[in-house]
Amino acid sequence: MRIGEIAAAVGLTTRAIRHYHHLGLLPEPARRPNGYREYGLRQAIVLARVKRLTELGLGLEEVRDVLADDEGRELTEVLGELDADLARQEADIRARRERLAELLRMSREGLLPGEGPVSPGLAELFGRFSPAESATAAKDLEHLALFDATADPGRRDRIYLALRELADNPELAARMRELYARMDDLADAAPDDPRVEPLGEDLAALVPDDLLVALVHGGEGHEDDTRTPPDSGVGSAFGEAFLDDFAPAQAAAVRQMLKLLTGRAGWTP
Amino acid sequence: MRIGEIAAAVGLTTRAIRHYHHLGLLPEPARRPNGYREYGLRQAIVLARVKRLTELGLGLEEVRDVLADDEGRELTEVLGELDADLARQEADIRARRERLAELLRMSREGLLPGEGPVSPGLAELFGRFSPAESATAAKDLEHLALFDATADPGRRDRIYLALRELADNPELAARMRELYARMDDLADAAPDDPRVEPLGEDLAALVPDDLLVALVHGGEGHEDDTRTPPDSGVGSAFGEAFLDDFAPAQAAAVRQMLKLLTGRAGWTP
DNA sequence: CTTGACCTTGTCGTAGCGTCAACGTTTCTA
DNA sequence: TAGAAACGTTGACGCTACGACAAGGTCAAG
Repeated sequence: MRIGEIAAAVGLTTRAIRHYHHLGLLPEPARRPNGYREYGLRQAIVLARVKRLTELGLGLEEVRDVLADDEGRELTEVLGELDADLARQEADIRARRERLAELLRMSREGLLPGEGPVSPGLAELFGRFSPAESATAAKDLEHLALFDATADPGRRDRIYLALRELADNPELAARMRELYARMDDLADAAPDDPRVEPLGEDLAALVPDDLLVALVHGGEGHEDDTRTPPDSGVGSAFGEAFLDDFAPAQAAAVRQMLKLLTGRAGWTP
Repeated sequence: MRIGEIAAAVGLTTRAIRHYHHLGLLPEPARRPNGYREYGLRQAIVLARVKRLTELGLGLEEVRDVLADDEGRELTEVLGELDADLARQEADIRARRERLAELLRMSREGLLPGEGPVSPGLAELFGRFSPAESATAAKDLEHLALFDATADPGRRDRIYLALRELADNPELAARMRELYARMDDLADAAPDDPRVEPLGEDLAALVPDDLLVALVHGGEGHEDDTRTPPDSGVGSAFGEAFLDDFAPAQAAAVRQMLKLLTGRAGWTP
């Protein structure tokens, strides 16, 4: 048989067979006078074995080992590893599909923010915050999304819990919307605008104690950050950059809030 | 922030971020006078989104589309495709794991032939045939394994069914072992050895009608092959090579058997 | 001044082949 | 008998999502 014939018979491509030769998986067969490779049934048998093994998911390197080893021991061992590997992959895929299912459900309900997929905890919050009615609120959601991806889960969940309580209180939620609006108004203001300081105070006043505790006592090791809702969450790793994301007057208000909050936490940065 | 800082903050490597720049996933940020890239919170937000999307399993190309498209429609669509893709992968993995479980079970029972993994149908047959007690039997099993990998499932199952009946009949099985032994004896004989012709006749006599029908009337399209148990199965695609796999006198016996069988099938090759 | 920890661009490697390219051989057909 | 179709040969690049170098420039501390 020539290479094309054996390839068709076994169900492989000629390219694959030559590749196996190259890797030493199958020795080069004898050549005809014209240089063509000449195959017999023996090679077909080996190729069929290779095919079965690769279809199971073994790498070509492992297939070579199994073929060379020539005794069932190595094979059993490799198959065991392979199964463990496949089990991991399967679990991984399932986890991703669960997240996907959730996202698709949100998408069908029209709840998926332009910002894209988020964690379940954050997804809950999205419903309660006002989406896209305030530029500051929108920015805040982005900050939350960033926080969501970077903070450690324990701290994150504690903060979400406190935030949910805040957002579930109609009175406080209304107040929050008002403060978002006042932040919006400062978009083009100067940093020494007279509205800055009272806004900072009102922002700080909105932060309940449990949220403050969650924010300050979040990580387990060292503490060198604070943050604030609205505009909560992003901080530890971002510090300066976080404030730079606001217009000057807005940043001043946030700074003012931070000062008051660190004071309340009995703290000197 | 410099690249190392934002990388650590978001949970990526610097190499990954530069890669994203290269692919146009994230625009190159402004540079400091020394050439270092300077990042702000905006980039961190985008990177966090990229990270979430890739963790879901999207390719970078798709992530780029989603980011560029900037509206939820494309995202939903891509997520749908992704889920379908993951579903396929999951089913694929599960199928492989089922086959693996079967193989591992056989392996634990010591039933796994050195020949390696096979299909369930063939695995059943392996138990009834005598393993490694005859060189011809061993060769026959290899032929079966090759047949197993190449024949179409319908034909294959019909032939297995007939073979199982044959192997389950103690009388016929004993006769088969005897014929294997007589084949073994011909390993070094000349093709005109007087034992060849009677062996061919006895081989043909062992093939029951239902097996012959399964062999001849196997494929659905055209028919141009025959094969024979013992030494059954491999044929359609291998013809000449199949006979070449035997010693000359053995090949002569098989050829004799084939002639008788084609005669019985009312047939002229 | 040196050391070490950053940053820069660029290139190679990964798994398992698909897909040209550029060329010779065999076989079928007009 | 010539030409085309269909084989074969070796060799090289492409794909994914980066990791791991190399060979250098920048910057802060000891």
